[in-house]
Amino acid sequence: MENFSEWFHNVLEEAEILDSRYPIKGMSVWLPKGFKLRKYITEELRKLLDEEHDETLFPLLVPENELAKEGIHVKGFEEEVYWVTHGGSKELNEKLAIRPTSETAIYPMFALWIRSHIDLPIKLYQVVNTFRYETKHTRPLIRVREITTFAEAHTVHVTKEEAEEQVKTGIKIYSELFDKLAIPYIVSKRPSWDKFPGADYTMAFDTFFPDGKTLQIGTVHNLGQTFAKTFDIKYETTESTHELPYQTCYGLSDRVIASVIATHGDEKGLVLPAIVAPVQVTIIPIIFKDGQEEVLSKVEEIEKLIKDNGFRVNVDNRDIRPGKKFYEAELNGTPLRIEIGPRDLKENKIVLTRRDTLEKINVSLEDDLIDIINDLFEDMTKTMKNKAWKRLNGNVISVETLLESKKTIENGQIASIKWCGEDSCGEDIEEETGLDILGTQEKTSGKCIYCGKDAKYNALIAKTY
RNA sequence: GGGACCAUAGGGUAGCUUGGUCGAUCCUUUGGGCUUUGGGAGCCUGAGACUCCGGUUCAAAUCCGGGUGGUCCCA
Repeated sequence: MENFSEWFHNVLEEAEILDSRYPIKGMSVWLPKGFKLRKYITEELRKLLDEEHDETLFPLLVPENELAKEGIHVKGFEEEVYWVTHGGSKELNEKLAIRPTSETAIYPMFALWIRSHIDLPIKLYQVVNTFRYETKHTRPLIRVREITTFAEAHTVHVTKEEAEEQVKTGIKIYSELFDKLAIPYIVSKRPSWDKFPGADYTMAFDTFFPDGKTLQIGTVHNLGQTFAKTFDIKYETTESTHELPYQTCYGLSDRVIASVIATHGDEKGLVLPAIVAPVQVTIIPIIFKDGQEEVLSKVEEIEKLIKDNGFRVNVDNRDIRPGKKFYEAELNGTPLRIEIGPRDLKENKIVLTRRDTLEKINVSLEDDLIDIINDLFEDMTKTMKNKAWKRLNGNVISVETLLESKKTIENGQIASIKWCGEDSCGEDIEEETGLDILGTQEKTSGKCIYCGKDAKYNALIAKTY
């Protein structure tokens, strides 16, 4: 895959994930196959969130005065907001913003809902589309003007400690999701100039793309009391005083889907973890004029068996050559392919092919096929995960000098440096290298790579999307 | 934020320099028909394009201006 950009663009189109020819910049159409992939990914996320959050749905439009309330927040988004200014030909009294994110839609309602400490904590989420007028070059799923799959959670707590704890929970939930999807990630604390507008601090997930750039795939923000103050969210304590609660919010987007595609795909097309594959098993009958009844009845029998055990199975009955079906199944990332033909039946077996390694496995008709499929899916996800993590870990390089870090990044890798943690120093580093400090990780000792003062953290520098 | 390049069937392209030969090339795709089917089938017969708006000209896919969309580089 020497040209990732081109590969990504092609695979989205050829595997019918989405059609980016929609006549508005940065907006694409989810095609049936892509929509299913998206659906299964969001279902996995919902399962995780539903354990302690409630799903809700807030309106798309935000009145101008609400959007404008939180100064720092609005400043972070104002150049990217789409506005609704007219109803028909009549100009609206108050402009309506199309949400770029939903804090300003949700928090005025929190102010109404929260009266007492008994109402807390609140933990809810929604999966919606949001709009941002991107002026940079857009890219399907990665930088878009309509984020079609914005899964945002918002929580409110009595104590600062609880909010801190919630940040950890958010990180845990996202880690679990990425583990299921076999996506490797780095969690770091964003530098202060790169945090969510209005947040106290931002924890971020970045993954590593095949072209050597990192992609932010999730963020968890500790909002402190900033928004509570702005939106006048207060609760009554046991002592009948009124206090500001602490808030967090965290979100994922279409970029998670981009990562599943980019992380595992190969020159033949998509490679998908079985858990989210639109079709998990495709059965390809090999039909000749003679003996097709036998083959077709065996195909039907095996299809029923697999289906009854809860797998998404498809029989490719089309009147085209098998070879073409093989290529298509590979392009679509179908985890498991089963070939059934007269030759196999004579030998009392069927042939399985796993998508990740393309290894062919002969399975006797006497064996327990379902057990084998379950084991294979588990092993495939594990194999994909190991491979992806190995690539990420192998590309994080500890460096001692700025020059080395530049070389590392030019080499398509991520540099780990020691950093003092001072804003001015960090911004100088970014200025000088033209690169981004992703964020800081564990505390460290030694000297800052740039200013030479005592280093406080390990920080990561990379070329980012 | 600044700059460069690009736009021809569903996808990929030739033609553009030097306007007329274009009633537009080739591959892929695609409708119908027959023969086929263990890694992208073959034959027959059909279908499908000059990004949009304006300008120059006897004449524009080709030249000029703008819009829209795309790609890339620098900050």
